[in-house]
Amino acid sequence: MTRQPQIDKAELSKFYKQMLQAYKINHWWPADSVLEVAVGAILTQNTMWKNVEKAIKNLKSARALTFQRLISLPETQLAELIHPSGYYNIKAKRIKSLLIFLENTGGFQKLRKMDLQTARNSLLSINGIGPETADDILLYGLNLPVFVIDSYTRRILERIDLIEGNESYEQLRSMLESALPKEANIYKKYHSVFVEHAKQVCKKKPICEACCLKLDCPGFS
DNA sequence: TACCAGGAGAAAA
DNA sequence: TTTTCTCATGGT
Repeated sequence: MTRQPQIDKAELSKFYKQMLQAYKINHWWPADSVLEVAVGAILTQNTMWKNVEKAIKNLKSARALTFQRLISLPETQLAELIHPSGYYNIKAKRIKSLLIFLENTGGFQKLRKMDLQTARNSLLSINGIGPETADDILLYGLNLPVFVIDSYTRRILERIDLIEGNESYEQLRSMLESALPKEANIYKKYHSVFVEHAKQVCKKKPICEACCLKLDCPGFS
């Protein structure tokens, strides 16, 4: 039997505390409803959040960010509204797939009542909803304890030497969830820290000295 | 001008 | 089973 890789809990906690001192961490996922989280999660696939904001603004201006309005909106019109987020045709299809799923299965309320694994598998069965998008919806939309692994999280964990970098999505999720108390709010806080830190430092490989990410870097002491 | 961003799925190897 | 390609706008 192969042993699951683990994250050094002490180093993870140390990093988290340092980041809390370094940055003002916000709640981070700005949305007025579960539906808005879910739509935003699809729109942000491989896309900068600034462009997602433009698309969300268009949807709100058109008063289209409600379940009934969105599901009755023709796909071409939806694509037009979300145009600034890029991949607008494919994302319009994905949003429609999600809406049809919700309509057929009883909506987010029904999803919330399922056990976590069943809810996650249900979301993953929707075309266009992969692990990260499903986990965004579960954690930020439904407040369920699932750690979201995005490219920010992976990049930062790799840079501070807490992971190898070749772990699968599910491996990383399991590693983080095992290292932390199983609470949605804690997962959100840690995730926010990864996102904030990733936004502050350069993406160069190897990292330039000016944005050394090591825990013992004088810049963070 | 070229490259990249808070992915996912289909097609090709 | 693993790798590569496609979807696309907007910022740097």
